[in-house]
Amino acid sequence: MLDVNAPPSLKSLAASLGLSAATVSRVLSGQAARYRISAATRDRILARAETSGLVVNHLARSLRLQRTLSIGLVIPDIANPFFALLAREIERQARRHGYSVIVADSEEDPAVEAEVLALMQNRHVDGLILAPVGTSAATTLLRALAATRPCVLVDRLLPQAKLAAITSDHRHGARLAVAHLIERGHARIACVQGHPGTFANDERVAGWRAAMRRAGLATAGLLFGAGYSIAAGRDGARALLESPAQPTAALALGNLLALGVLQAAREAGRRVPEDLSLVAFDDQPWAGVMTPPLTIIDQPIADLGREALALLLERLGRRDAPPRRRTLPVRLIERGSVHDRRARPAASSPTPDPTP
Amino acid sequence: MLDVNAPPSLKSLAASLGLSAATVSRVLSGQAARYRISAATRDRILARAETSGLVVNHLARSLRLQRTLSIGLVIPDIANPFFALLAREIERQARRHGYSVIVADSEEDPAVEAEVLALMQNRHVDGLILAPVGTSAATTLLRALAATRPCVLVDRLLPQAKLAAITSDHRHGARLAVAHLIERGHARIACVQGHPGTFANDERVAGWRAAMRRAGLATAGLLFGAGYSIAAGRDGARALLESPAQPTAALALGNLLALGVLQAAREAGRRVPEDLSLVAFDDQPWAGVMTPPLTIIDQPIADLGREALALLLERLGRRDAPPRRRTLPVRLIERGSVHDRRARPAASSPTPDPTP
DNA sequence: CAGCGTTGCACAATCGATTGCGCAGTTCAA
DNA sequence: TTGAACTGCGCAATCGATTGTGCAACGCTG
Repeated sequence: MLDVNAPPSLKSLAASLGLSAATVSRVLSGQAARYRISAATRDRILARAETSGLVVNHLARSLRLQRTLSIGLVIPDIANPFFALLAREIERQARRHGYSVIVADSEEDPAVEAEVLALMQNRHVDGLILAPVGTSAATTLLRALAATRPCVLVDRLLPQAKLAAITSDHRHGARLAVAHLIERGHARIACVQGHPGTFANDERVAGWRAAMRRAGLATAGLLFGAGYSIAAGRDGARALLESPAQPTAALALGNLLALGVLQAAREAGRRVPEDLSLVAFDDQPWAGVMTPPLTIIDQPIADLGREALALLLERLGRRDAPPRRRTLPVRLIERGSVHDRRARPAASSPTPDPTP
Repeated sequence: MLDVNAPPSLKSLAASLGLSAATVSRVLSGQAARYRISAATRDRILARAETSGLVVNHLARSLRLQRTLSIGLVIPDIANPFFALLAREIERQARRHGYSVIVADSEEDPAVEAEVLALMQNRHVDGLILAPVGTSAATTLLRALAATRPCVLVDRLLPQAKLAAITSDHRHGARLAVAHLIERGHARIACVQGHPGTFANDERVAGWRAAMRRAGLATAGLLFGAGYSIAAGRDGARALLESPAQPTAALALGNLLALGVLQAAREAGRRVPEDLSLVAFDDQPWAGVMTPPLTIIDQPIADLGREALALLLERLGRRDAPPRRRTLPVRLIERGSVHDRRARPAASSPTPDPTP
């Protein structure tokens, strides 16, 4: 009747040792001393647990302890390289700390987000890391979630919610990019945005506007695009290339958008960077291998992931810990997609071009 | 004492209705008729469940039913675009079917793989989708897992294990690529491989060898590389470019490898495709935007994911279902990274040609 | 009105681990 | 010899849902 191959449970091990499950449980959780279990019994249990490859039933444990040692990760698109990298780091860190990760893709859709948030609640995750879709949608559900367990926002803030959050300095990133372009003689600097209404996007747009205004440059008619896909980038860039404002440079607020811009430029027969300079957000393996290699505003993605998990663990440890916010610095990686208009109006060679 | 905000459980709802939890459970699971619950009681319960937003405790349910409605996904690198896309599709499909997904990254390391497989077992996933690291490692653990729940391999086979599996036709893909190159006058066709010992890689190498042999071409000294990273591709390509065999074309067995090859070629001052033609595996958004646009052997990644889940669900439904294997077709996407040596020995210019 | 069938639902065991409480058994001092 | 103090561990409740069994109460027939 007894399946010798069945993974031994705490219960069965106790029975085979002629002890109660209670005693075994206490020994395994290091409470032996506190409950005055004799050293002999303790060692007997420990030894047997070792040799039999005992695994305690995690479900039963979770039910009793009201903690599942799992966290939820809700992101808008797993296949987006940014979120893929983020997910990898979060999963690795979580595993190091004994947590498993349930991921769900909100598909950049508030309705789906609501659905997966409900799923997370249902699955009793101990904590949640979320890159929210909107700035205000689904907050009732999120509020309910956050009321019972720690939640950490990543990459995107929800201004109205008092949640821990970790983002990179999107606004400063845009300023860096604009400054870089202005220094090189650009004045008509367009912006190809991603998903309006999401924090990261709006911050970057705001940074772009602010930097332009401070330099006395106009932004009217220079904002294009809607969505983070290549197609959206291409469409935005087409409009940009035909716009009366005749931009000489563009900020692409996402790595896929940059690809779309390149595509559109190529189709229109414009050269990058000579006819259109480009600074894109988020470095990717391929960014440096493109022709031209892309000048990038780089976020420390792995750091974002690591910090998000750290913030979550902090609040998982002490439930009363205040929801902290951290902003991580970004940097500009200069490569070859920005043309220096000061030296040469628009001619000579591109690629290996470390400006004389 | 009673927290009005607490999510109503089956138990509390039963109490508030003056009924037993048993009755509520039966009504909610549609067993009302089978247990002769009166229509009045049934409707009363249903109505209350509706208005109170009842959520049954998933942990308790899982403990009792021995099913968690969750599946495990173990892949070697979430950030690899191929696996990211695969993960996205699997998660979406799983969600449609009421399953949540626990992902873990095996980091292309057998030891980590063993660790995360243990984690999956511990978390009582109902089924597992796995892209194994080696061809033989960790099989004891996997065997134990597979003994109690369905497992489906994806992208990579484990020849010795009798598991359901879904892969694309790697071997044929390599043959397609070689044929394409031979047709265009190439004879010294190198291969930059990924992680030797993994199924996909070895199949592709085998396909390359077979196609070369069939055409009467040698492969000796034409195999380079080890690992799926850009750096590995660059290192492999450097060796390739300096090799006495003087290849005119290369197969890159992974998308990141192709980037490495491009980088190495650029560093060495070789033009792609004039000096070195390139066919790479796995299409990616950026592949068509590169200079030159990459000619690609494309796997239907989303289909792989969908099929993997379908295979798993099939075996989740009927535990006695035989472990089936499916192979999905690949196709060649012709773009601009292959030079036709028949027409022009090696001169003239193709696309916008940066090198002076 | 006894006896039987039917209806409608509750009891209690179960899934495994956790934990407060307390019971036997031993030791030692008074 | 008795009670206190201590040692070593088990009992049983608990987490919440599921499910086989069974008990009342009702209606009906003879």
